[in-house]
Amino acid sequence: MADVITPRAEDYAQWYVDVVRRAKLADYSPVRGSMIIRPNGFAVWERLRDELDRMLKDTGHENAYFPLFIPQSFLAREAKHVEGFAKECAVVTHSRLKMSDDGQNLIVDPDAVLEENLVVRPTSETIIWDTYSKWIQSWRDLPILINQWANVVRWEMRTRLFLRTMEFLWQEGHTAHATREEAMTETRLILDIYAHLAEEYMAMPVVKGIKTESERFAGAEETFCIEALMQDGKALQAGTSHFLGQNFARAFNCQFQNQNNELEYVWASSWGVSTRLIGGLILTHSDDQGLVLPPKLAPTQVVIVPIPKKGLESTILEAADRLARTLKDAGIRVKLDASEAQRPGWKFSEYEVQGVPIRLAIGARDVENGTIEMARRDTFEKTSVPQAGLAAVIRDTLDAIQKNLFDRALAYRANLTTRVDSLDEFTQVLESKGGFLLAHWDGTAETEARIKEQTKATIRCIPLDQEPEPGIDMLSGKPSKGRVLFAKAY
RNA sequence: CGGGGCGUGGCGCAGCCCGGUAGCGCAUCUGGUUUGGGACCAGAGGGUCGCAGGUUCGAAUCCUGCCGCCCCGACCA
Repeated sequence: MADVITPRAEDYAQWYVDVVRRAKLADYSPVRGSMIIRPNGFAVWERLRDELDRMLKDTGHENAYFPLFIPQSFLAREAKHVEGFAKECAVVTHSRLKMSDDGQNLIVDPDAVLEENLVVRPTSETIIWDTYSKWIQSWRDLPILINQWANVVRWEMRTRLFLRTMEFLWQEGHTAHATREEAMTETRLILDIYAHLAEEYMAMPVVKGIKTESERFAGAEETFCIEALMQDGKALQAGTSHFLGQNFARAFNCQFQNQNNELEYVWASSWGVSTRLIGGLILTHSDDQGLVLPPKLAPTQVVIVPIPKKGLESTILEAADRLARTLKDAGIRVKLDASEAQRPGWKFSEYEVQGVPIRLAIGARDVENGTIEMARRDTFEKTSVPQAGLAAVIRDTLDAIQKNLFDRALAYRANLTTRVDSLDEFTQVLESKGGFLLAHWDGTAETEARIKEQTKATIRCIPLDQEPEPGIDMLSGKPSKGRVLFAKAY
């Protein structure tokens, strides 16, 4: 199989933006740091959303919607939560504009100041737990398994298309449970669902793990995450699932009477994935020709390009149309581009740039031979296949592409995952090839901070699926229970 | 907020040093020939040169102030 084509590291940021813009996924908006998601980009989001939504519903979750504006006082209720989000909030203070006295400028009407500031949600825990406190009285009211698809705003200093924008789309789940165990089981279930979404649909291998205290979600007792490795050797946090303990229940006085007739605080989880996943998808699979989409998430899986020939236009088009219908009937997302606005060569390039997994080209030669030319986006391999039985070949090829993308991303990650035992080695590997570094850590925030300061690498997570391995912290020399995953992160 | 860079048709840029009334590529439109990997020929439309002052007979170009954007750092799904 072809190697992943990795752009030179110093051009990586530019390459990324080029892929996004050329594939018509998104543009920056006139507002600094926020993004216009174009139809091509939104279609990918819809695919991700639909698959995740289905998995959530299959596991008993329901969708609901909570308001965009949160009273400022709500945010103040959970101490760690405020601390974490205070520095990145958009705040609404007035309800009206008016023309200035000289009639020249539109200004904020000083008379329209709000009694209480409203914060544009950076996340919805507070408003949701305020609501849950009204919904929950008895153990019979539990569990509550609610998800919402929404937008949130975080006033970030530096932004990048999809990976970090001021406003982003996501889903946020907020569950309420009668016991610690049940809330923890939910937290872990969601982590597994996220890992499944990443690996089976996005073809993006992830490491499941636990965040250290300093990387933990503001207000959580434990944060679980999936971490992926991008082609430039940097890590991307692709999703998080938080065990909130009783922190938010206490902050919002949400109690229930249990089966022993005792009053108890509700146990909670919250979890989310965002449009950042699209950034992850791009940074995992795309190459110098543009976007590469895994078949399961490609809005268009197969594009058919007719090659016109004088006098045979309608014959060729009829054959193309018939094959398109066959594929559609077989449940394949197919697009026939019979537009006369562009020439075939132009279309070939365009669909490559847009990441369509399979391209079929049919011309006079194929009509005569009963064949069609099939080209794979992942390997650029071209083959001539019989029109008879096409659907089965396409289905197999889509599966093969999906598998190949995952396999090569996994191989890539394996190459860029290094076990290191000294700080020298750590620094040297980090600078020469980057990637994931598995190293021992004494478990203290001090050591973690010092390593970050010295190397820019952070602990991405303490991986869940690994054998305990006693060792010695490379910086402090203190004992360590096992290796943790370091990397430079997005 | 600190360090660097840049603002010129829709996009990407040249022109600025050395002042003379705006040009290139792509895109767009029209007509024609084409069509198995981003066609070719001919023609056309489109710009208060970021904003405001100043110097000058004359400013995209020189001077002053302001605004905006991008990259690097602190923040971060």
